[in-house]
Amino acid sequence: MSSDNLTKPTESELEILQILWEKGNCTVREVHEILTQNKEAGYTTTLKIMQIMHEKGLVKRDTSSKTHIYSALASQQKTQQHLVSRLIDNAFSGSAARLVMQALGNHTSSKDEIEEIKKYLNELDNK
Amino acid sequence: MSSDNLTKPTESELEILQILWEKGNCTVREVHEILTQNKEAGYTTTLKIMQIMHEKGLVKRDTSSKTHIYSALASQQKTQQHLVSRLIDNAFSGSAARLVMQALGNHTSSKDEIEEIKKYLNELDNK
DNA sequence: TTAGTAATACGAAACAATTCGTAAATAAAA
DNA sequence: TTTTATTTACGAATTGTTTCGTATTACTAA
Repeated sequence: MSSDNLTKPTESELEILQILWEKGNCTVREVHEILTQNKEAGYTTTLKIMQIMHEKGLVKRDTSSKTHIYSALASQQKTQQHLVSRLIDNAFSGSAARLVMQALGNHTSSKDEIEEIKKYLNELDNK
Repeated sequence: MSSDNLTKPTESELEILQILWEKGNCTVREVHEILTQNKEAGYTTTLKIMQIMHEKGLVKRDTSSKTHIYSALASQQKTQQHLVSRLIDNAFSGSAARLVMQALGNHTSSKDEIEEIKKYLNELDNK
C-alpha cells in the first residue's frame, strides 16, 4: 500500500504534524519556535525532518517564495485511527476496551469528558 | 530515571512482552513459534532481541539449564499506562476522551465490552 | 563414541531516525 | 553596493533497532 507512509509517522514527525493540524499553514521557523518551547533542537534539525516529511508525502509545501509554507497532508483522523489500532494490537492483545479503561483510569478526565463518552457509548448501542 | 527502559520497549520487544505476559515462562523457542505464526523471523533474531531485553532489564531469565527460561520483568500495567499516556500526549493533544472515542469507533467492540466500559465509567463517577 | 540436533553467544551488516555542520541562495539593511 | 541575516539544500556522523551468519557448547540418538 502506498498510503502506508501517510499513517506511520515517527515521533518527531508526529510532533510536527500536531502543530500543522492545529495551525494549518506554517513556516519551518514557526514550527521550530513551537517545538523548542518543550525541547531543545537545532533549526536545521527541524528543517530536515520537515523536508523528509515532504519526501514521504506527509506534508505539502508552497515554495513560491523563498520561505516555504508547509501544511499537513496526512489526515489527522486517519493517522490517529491508525496509531490507536496499532497500540491496541501491539500492547492490548487486540482489546479496545482494555485500552479505553487504561486511558480513562490514569489520565485525569473531567466529568464533562466522561459524560461525553457515555453519550457516545449509548449511540454505539443503537446501531 | 532508571526505570525509563522499563516503559519504552520497541515494537519487537512489545510483541515478545505480550507473549510473556500471557504465558508467564517461556523458552526462546516457544516465543519464536508464536511470533512466527504472524510474521517471518529467523530464530537467532528472536533470540537476540530477547537477549537485548535481558540486558535492558525488560525480562529475567533462568539459566540453570541449557535452555533458558524467560519471563517478563516489565509490568504489563505500567507499560500499557506509559504507552497510552504517550499516545494521548503525542497524537491527541492530551485529551484522553478523544483517544477513547477513536478507539471505540474504529475497533469493533462487542456489546459485552461496551457494557464493561459503562460500568467502569459509573464507578469513576462515584469517586 | 560419534554424528546430528538444538541451544546460546557474539559480532557485524543493513536499515532507519535524528542531529547538525557547512555551503549556496536570497533578501533585507547599512 | 557591500554586509548581515535568514533560509534552503545537502551530506555525513551518530544512535538505535533489527536481522542474520557463524562459532561454540550441550544434549540426544544411532
